[in-house]
Amino acid sequence: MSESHTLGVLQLAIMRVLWRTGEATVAEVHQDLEPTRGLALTTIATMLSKMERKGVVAHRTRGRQFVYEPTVSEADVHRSMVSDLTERLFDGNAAALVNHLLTEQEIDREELAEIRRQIEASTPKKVAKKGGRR
Amino acid sequence: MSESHTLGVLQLAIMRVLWRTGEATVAEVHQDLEPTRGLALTTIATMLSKMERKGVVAHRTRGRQFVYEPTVSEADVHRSMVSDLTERLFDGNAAALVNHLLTEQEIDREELAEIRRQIEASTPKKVAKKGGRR
DNA sequence: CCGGGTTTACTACCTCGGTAGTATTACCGC
DNA sequence: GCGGTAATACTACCGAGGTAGTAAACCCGG
Repeated sequence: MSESHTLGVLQLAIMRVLWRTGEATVAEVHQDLEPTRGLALTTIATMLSKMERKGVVAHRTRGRQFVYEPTVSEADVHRSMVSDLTERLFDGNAAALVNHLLTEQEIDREELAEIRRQIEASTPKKVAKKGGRR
Repeated sequence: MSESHTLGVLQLAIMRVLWRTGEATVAEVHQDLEPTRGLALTTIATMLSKMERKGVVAHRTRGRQFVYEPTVSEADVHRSMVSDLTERLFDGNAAALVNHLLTEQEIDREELAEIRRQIEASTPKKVAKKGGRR
């Protein structure tokens, strides 16, 4: 569980296809990504097997082709990668990350407003819900 | 500038020493990191030259030794790496990252309170909509 | 003046992400 | 049955981070 699923750029692109479609063959993933990234079909195939070894996707056979599906959720990956960075840069302190975002990063007022809204929403005056986190 | 200074774990550890001390010899960096990470002196030396090629540190000579100093600030590196991740995972939307932190990541109330404080601090109270500022 | 220690230079490996060519296999239509 | 094609398997490379051994240079104390 949560084996620190840190993915590269291409891996993320592939995962996004799988997350969106549920499952897909190599050719389908390729069709999806080729227009924007111009990759060879074998590149996708190679990457998918590497990702399978890594444990983030699994495949079954349908006729002659492999049908891949994700074995980790997008939220899992986000969690892994965000906490990885938070660990690396801010000693695990998420507040420090937010602080950095607020003070050091250029955030347009659009986003700032959005953030403020979220903070308010997630401030239940009384934090008690800590049950179903797996 | 801001050539996307993405650093690895060891590189960050080394940078932290340099940021803290202003400058340091290979031996000094080694002394600092060795106890916790148990690395060979040559590992530090090798890494430092790789980092120099990469442009994040520079050295001058003092007697027989190299004195290294950082050429990028901690804030620069944080900016690079945070926006890199924000780009990769949230399509560049910082608010989405905060949202993730708030909803998906386990944040203890300590940090949450801290975050709320920061938000309030960075909320100019009045900039409601078209204030005309900036 | 010489040997040993200090310091950097060079070289080597390993892993991973990324990229792709080539080989092999298996099926499908004729 | 055979050829061609579609699909995967295998192999190869590159760059970067990480790790370190060995070589070479050089300085210092006896």
